[in-house]
Amino acid sequence: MSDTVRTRFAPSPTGSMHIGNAHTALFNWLFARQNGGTVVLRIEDTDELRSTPEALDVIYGGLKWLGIDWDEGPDIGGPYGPYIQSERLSQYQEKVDELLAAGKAYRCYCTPEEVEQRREIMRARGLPPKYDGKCEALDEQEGAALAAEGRQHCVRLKMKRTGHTVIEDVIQGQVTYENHLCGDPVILKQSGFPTYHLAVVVDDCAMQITHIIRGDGHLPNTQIHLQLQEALGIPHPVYAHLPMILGEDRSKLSKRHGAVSVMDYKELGYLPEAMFNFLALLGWSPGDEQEILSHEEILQRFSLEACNKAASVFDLKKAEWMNGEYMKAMAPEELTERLLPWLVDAGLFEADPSDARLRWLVQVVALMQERAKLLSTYVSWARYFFTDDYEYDNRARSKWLSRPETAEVLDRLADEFEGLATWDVDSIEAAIRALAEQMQVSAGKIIHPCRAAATGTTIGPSLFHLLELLQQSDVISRLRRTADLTRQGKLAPEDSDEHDQ
RNA sequence: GGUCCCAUGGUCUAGGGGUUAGGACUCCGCUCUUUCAAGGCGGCGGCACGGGUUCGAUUCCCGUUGGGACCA
Repeated sequence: MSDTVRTRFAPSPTGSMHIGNAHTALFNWLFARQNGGTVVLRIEDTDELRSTPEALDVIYGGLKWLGIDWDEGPDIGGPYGPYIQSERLSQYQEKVDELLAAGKAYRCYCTPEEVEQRREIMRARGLPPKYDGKCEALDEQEGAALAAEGRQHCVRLKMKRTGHTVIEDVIQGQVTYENHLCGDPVILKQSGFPTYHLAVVVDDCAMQITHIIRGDGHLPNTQIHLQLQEALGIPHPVYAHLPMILGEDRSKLSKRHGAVSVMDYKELGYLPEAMFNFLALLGWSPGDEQEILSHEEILQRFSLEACNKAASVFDLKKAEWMNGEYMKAMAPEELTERLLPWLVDAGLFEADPSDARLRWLVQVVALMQERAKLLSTYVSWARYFFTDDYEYDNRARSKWLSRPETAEVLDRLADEFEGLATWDVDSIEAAIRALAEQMQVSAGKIIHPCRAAATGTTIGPSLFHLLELLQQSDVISRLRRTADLTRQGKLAPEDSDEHDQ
């Protein structure tokens, strides 16, 4: 045995990669990578439905998207495989036989209903509702008799009746449980499948895991795990129980809180590196005021000891802000690359653009870069760059496009634009200012209607820069088209829930 | 119900026996600008409560309350 750090991430194949699981995976990864250790991916499918290839892909995909890799796992193998629990059944059985032979576990013939019934009674009497140990006293004949009746059995671990079990947790500190309060837990179910307790302990040992980093929901289970390890005569790993991630109402994060899976965030338009950063800061802090940290910085500064004990709420607004920070900081070319699939999916851009088109797109992306918070916002905000088929929003309508005098402005501006020999920021600006002078109005009186007409909205990047990226002829026809609609009174504000005035 | 864990603004957090309790997100103002969803500036808002210990507790101890987890 070496003293190399080995951590594991052990999700169930539920078909989605919960954000809380991703958080746990991230911390396991950080700790292992920081210590030059090994990350093991193990699938815990003894409780749930057996793992399907699709469910495994969801797990792999989620981790990879976030930038978390692993050294051993079902897909790549490793010296301690198999890495799927349902393929390790014989190992659990072996350990159970060992415990049975040593008298450290016993067969229990009680049906779940009987156990529940007796538990009810204990609860009614105000006693801790633990298993009452009824079958512990059974000798071989009695057991055989019950089996002959056709009764199934499970196997229970014989817990200590006195004293206490102390967990030395890196994050939680010392946690003490009184032994007499804990009933004998089932370790092997009637079906012959191990329970979580048996499977983790056996596998963590077999896979030589040195540090168990998991959600603090498992803290109470740890007393069982420690005693199981003792019964099996195997060493205790180091434990570090991480605080949980909660929804906005401080309850366990679940579907009703909206997006809860890693891939939901991908689809919402999050950048994986922003998500990585955000998740790292939930339950951990570098200790100073820096919040935007690269993978390398996080890796350098992370420590389990600095982790919080208190659960944290997943604050979507802050995650959005952080994503925006990453988008701003990114090279426009890089951001364009990330954005391309979104635009292609939305039917706004061709999948195999020429270099020239790509260069153009980079300019469009750069114009919007400082205000977009998510990749997806480009699809709606930048639509008018890609198509003439955009909506006029209510603010644009009520402020400018529903006013008859706007039609004249638009037409005259279109005339000005038609006379331009060159189409760039300077010539566009000059034309607009010249028209303002002719009409003896402020430049804003031209600029605003123009924006409303050419983009359908009152907000966006610098108008001159934005127009430059559109075709001259296209802008002109947009202005004329809008002028006509305005004249026809077709651009009155539409009824909507949000009435802007 | 029992056990365990937790508790700094609405949220994420720094701090820690003596501080004007620091930062970030959100929100709200103001400002700049051709617009804001961007920039700049500013503001509101916090140590859950009650007892100790102490010259002094937000910080340490106990209890209460609240939340969470496990038993299920």
